[in-house]
Amino acid sequence: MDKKSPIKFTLTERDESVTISKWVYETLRHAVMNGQILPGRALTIRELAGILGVSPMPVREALRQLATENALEIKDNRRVMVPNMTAMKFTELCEARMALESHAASRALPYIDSPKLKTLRELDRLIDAAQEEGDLERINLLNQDFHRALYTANPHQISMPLIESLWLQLGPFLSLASRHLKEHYVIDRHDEAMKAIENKDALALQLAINADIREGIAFVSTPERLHHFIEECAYAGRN
Amino acid sequence: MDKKSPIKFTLTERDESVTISKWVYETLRHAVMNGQILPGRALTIRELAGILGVSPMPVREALRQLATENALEIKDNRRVMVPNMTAMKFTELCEARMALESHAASRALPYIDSPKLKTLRELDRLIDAAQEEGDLERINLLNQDFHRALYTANPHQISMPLIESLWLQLGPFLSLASRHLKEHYVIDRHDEAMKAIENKDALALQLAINADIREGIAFVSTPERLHHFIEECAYAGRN
DNA sequence: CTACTACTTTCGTGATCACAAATACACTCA
DNA sequence: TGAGTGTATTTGTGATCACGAAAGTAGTAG
Repeated sequence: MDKKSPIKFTLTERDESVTISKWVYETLRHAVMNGQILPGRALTIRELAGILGVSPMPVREALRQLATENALEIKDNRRVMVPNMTAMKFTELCEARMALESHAASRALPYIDSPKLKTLRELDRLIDAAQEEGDLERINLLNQDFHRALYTANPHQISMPLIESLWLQLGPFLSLASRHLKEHYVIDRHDEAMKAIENKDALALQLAINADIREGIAFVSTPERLHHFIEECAYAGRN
Repeated sequence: MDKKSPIKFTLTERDESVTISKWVYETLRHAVMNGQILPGRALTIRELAGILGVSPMPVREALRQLATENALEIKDNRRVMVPNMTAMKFTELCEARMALESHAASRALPYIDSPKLKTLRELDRLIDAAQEEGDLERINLLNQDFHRALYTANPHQISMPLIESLWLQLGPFLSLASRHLKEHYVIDRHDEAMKAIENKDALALQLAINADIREGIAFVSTPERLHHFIEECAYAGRN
């Protein structure tokens, strides 16, 4: 039916107590962050509304919200799409991640008590398990949970939304890149972070977080590879 | 007519070429960032639609967008309001500003060429002029322009939206606080920043930006004053 | 004067519709 | 065969309406 490649993303059961708008927003947000919608793919309100089984209205609001957090791009034609990646943009996003996340980590450190430490340890263990099974998507989700749990330990924290905006912008590209790189495996830098947390060593924690971010993107570390994946990325958006 | 205090904010002429949605969004965004809507004030879609002379629909979208950048808060009652400030939140916002903005400044530094330097100097001069006239609102706007011009000199920059989200969250409180403090005057730290830029000294620039942010909020620097303004703030939201 | 209750009003939500702009498509002519 | 052109379709936009939930109001009982 569609000329364009069909869109597929995770559809969760909608809780009756939550508004349709919110459910649509969170569904689409999850799809973008986990790279289920390819960069360059044009999104239409009515098409998404049809897939989700709702009227165009909540979809419109969700798309606008995602555009304000730079997860989507509204072009001059009023077409909505997942933005394409460039080498410089990729660099800026990674650098911003390191600046923001190491800052958030060090400010969360004083609030890490024993139960929170236990939660982090459990997530670390689950990541190890998922890594042995080679379940890339699960590793990704758990990795997000680990970082989120760390930063949100600070009850007054306000940077999590900013960090998630960066994750949203990196998600589609990282997903596409890792899809073309089967042998890609993640080295676990969380052990260093855990040790720094236990020692209440803010500086060591910042270094560990930065190392973790750097390694998480190491598989595109060489400029040639980065360029290669960006072209793959641009090609994927064409059909 | 209204029991609540009337809402007043800057209404710009709407350009025909721009969509109503966008105009409404930018109007409300400007109002929040410059503290024209007090914290705690409940906003209703229909009321704003009446003031702006549009249907409720574009207002709905704008409010949702502003909520996703944490400029507004949608409570469980589905009521929309400007969030109240707390002492810890204020600290976190300022710390985040320093981390993000000093980072953005140093990454923009290599892109500052001679015409851009000239623009910055001109803005600096205008700020000085506005300071002599004691025009607080104008100082604020020009100060934003100065920082924005610096950070966006980097053509690949992606942190400006994140930084503006922080400005949006600080805007209403800072405006309210400075309104209750007539003798408040800003010490100009931009000279140090300009020198650092001319010398291409990234570290000095970061220090100057941090100092500028710190001084910009110095008038609530003591915990007692901060607490005092937060209570003023909470009171203002009640009527 | 205060606390509870029934009623009225107002609110946000979400679907539908009209309209203009943008796109896709088929057709024509070089 | 390929570029240009007209029409038909699809798109986003924005207004309106119906509905259930929340808030405000008035009246009553203690």
